[in-house]
Amino acid sequence: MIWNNERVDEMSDATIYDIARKAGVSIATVSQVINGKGKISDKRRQEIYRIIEELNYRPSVIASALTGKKTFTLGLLIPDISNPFFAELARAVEDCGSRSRYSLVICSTDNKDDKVSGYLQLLQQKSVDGIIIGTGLEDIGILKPLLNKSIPVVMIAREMPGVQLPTVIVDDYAGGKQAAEHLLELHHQRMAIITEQPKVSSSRERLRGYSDAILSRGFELPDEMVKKTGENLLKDGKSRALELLTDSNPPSAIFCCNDMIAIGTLQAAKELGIRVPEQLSIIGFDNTILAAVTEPALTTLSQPTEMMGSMAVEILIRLSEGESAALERTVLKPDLVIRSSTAAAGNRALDG
Amino acid sequence: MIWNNERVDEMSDATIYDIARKAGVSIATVSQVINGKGKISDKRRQEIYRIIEELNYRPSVIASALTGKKTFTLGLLIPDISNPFFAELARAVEDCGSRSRYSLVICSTDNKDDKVSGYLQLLQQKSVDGIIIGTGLEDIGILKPLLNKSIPVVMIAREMPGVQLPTVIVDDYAGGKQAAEHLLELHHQRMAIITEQPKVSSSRERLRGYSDAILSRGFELPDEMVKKTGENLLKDGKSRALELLTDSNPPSAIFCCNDMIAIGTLQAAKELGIRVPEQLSIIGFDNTILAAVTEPALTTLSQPTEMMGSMAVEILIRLSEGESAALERTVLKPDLVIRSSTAAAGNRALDG
DNA sequence: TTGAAAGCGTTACCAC
DNA sequence: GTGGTAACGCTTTCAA
Repeated sequence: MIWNNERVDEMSDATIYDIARKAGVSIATVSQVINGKGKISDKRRQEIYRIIEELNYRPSVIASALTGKKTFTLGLLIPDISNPFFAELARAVEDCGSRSRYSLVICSTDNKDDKVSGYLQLLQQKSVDGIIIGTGLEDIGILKPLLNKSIPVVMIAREMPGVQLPTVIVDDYAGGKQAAEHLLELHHQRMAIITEQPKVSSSRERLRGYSDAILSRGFELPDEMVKKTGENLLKDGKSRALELLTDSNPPSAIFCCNDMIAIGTLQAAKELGIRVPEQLSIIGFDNTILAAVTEPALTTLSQPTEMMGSMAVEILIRLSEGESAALERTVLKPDLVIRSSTAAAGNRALDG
Repeated sequence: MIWNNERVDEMSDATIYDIARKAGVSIATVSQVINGKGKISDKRRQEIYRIIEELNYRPSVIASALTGKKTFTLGLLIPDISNPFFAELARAVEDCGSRSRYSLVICSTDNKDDKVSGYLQLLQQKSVDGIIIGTGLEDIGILKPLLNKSIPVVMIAREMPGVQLPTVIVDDYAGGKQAAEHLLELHHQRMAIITEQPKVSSSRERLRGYSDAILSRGFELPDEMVKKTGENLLKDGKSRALELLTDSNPPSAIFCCNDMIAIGTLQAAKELGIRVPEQLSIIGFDNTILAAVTEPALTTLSQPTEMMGSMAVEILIRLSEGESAALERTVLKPDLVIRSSTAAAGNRALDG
C-alpha cells in the first residue's frame, strides 16, 4: 500500500497503561487528565496530552462502559431502512445523536415480531444507552423483558396500546381527517382507503380519522372501500388499488396510508388508463422524496421527521442520564401538502 | 403501565455471578456451559440453562469483548442514509450481517472528510469488528491512523486511489460507457454529463467511461457539456441541468451520475417545458426506487446492491476471524435498465 | 497532586 | 468435571 515504507508494526492499539508508562505516572493520573477530573499539575497534563497525541491513543469505549459509563450508542428499530420515510427518520435521529457523539445502530424489523425481539435482546446485550422503537408489534408481551431492564425506550411514529412509554408521534388521527376533509372539499363522495397491516398503529389511527371525517359529513366508508396491504407496500398497494378501481362502483378518491402505497396506486391507475387527478384523486402520507418526483406529484401529509428524530433522541439522552422518566407524549401536527394528484371529483364514465 | 401489578423491582440485569450463585456452581462453570466448552455433567448443564431462562440472563457483549472476543458490530460509512441508493445498500449490509448476529452502525458523512475521520475514530473506540467505507474522501491521509490499527476495512461502491483495501465495486467505467453507447445508438451527438464532486471516485470513473465511449466514436464531449454538482444532489442537479439546457447549443441527452441528479434534471426539463424523452434523453445511475416512479420512468444503470452488501460483509467477517487479507477486488457489472426517459435523438427546434 | 487498588462482567488457563 | 484466578482497559475512591 502507499504507506508501505512506514512502520505499521505497532498494530496493537495503545492503552492507558502505555500512556502512563511513557509519562512515568500512574494510570489513575492519565484517566483523570482525560476526564478532566482531579487536580493535575499543568506540566504533567501537557506532557500526558502530548504522549496521547504521539501514540494516537483513544480510550476504549468498551472498557469504560464496563465500569458503568455509557456506551454512547443508541438503537433504532424501524420496519425497513430502505423505505424512504424511515431512512429520512433515521437520518434525523443519527444527526441529532451524533451531535452528542452517539452512534446509531439500525435494526430493520420488517414488522416481524421475532425480528423485533431478536434485535431488542441484541441491543440489551450490547448495553446501548437507549432504544427508539418505530416499528409495529403484534404481541406487546415481547417488550416485557426489555421494560424490566434499565434501558430507556422511546416510541417514535408508532404507539403500542397498553404500553406506556415516552412517545413522539404525529397526530395520525388528525392526518386521516385532514386527508378526508381535503377530498370532501373537492366533492368526492365515493372514497376509499388503503392501509397498512392492522398492527401498524399509525395506519389504524389514520383510518379512524379518515372514517370519522367521512361519516360526520353524512357519507359512508363501506367495507369494500377499505383495503389492507401486507409486507410489500408497493406491490400490495398496487394490487389493492387494482381491486378498488375495478370494483363495479369504483372510488373517485383513494387515501393511501403512506407514499409507497400511493405510488402503487398511481401505477395501478396508470395500468388501467385512469387519469390522475382528473378521474382519480390520490393522497399519500409521509411526504417523502418519492412524493415530489412522481407524475403527477403526490398530494400527501407531511411528517416533521427532523423534529421527531431530535425529540426522541433528546428524551432518550435525558433518560439515560438518569432524569426521571416524565412519561411525555409529544404529538406533532401533520401538514397537508397539496400537489397534483388530487382534484375536484370527476365522473369516470363521462370523463374517460 | 399495563404490567403495573407485577414485580419490576429486580431492575438490575442478572450477571454470570447471579447464575452461578443460584446454581451453586462457579462462574467458570456457567461460562463453560454458555460457550459449550469444557465437560459439564448433563444434570448441571440442564439446571444452569433453567436458571438462565428463569433470570432471563444474557451475557454482556461489552464484558466479553473486553476479554478479546468480538463486539459483533460493524460500521458502515456512507454519504447519506436518506439517499435511497445508500439506504438500499445499507439494508443489504444489515441483512447479511444480521444473519450472523452482527449489528450495523450507520454513519452518514455527507462526503465531509472531518465527519469521516470523526466516525472512524468513534468506531475504533467502540471496537467494532469491521468497517465498510462507501463514502468519498478528499484526503486519504485520514485513513492512515485507521489502517495502522487492527480493524478490518473494506471499500464498497467507492475506491480510493493509492489505498489498497479489499473492495466490492461496480464497474463504473463500464457503466459510463454503457450509458454513452445507449445514447449513441439512439443517434445522440450533443451529449452532456452531470457528475458528483470529483472526490467521489465512482463519478470520476463514470465520466471517464462516458467520455471514452463518445470520443471513440469520433464525437466529442466539450467542457461546457460536463457539469459537477455539490452536496445537494437534487437541487444542484437541477441547477446544472438548467445551465446545460439553456446553453446556446443545448445537449439532446444528459447522463446523470446518479438517480437523484437525474430527477433534478427531469425537473429542470419540466420547468423549461422540454419534453422527455422526445426532446431530451436522460439516463441515471443506481436504479433506485426513485427511477421507477418518475414520469417518465428513468432509464438507468442498475447496481447489484444486494450482492455488493453481502460480499462486503462476508469479506469483513472473514477478515475479522483472522483469515489473511487476500486483497480482493470484486468488480460487478452494472446493468442497463431501459425505461422511458431515453429515445432517439430529436431536434428541439423542429420538435418543440 | 498523585497513586494503589478494587471493581465492572466476561473468558481461559490450570489445578484439583 | 469443576472451580480459582488472572486478565481485559478503564474509572473511582481513598490514602498518602
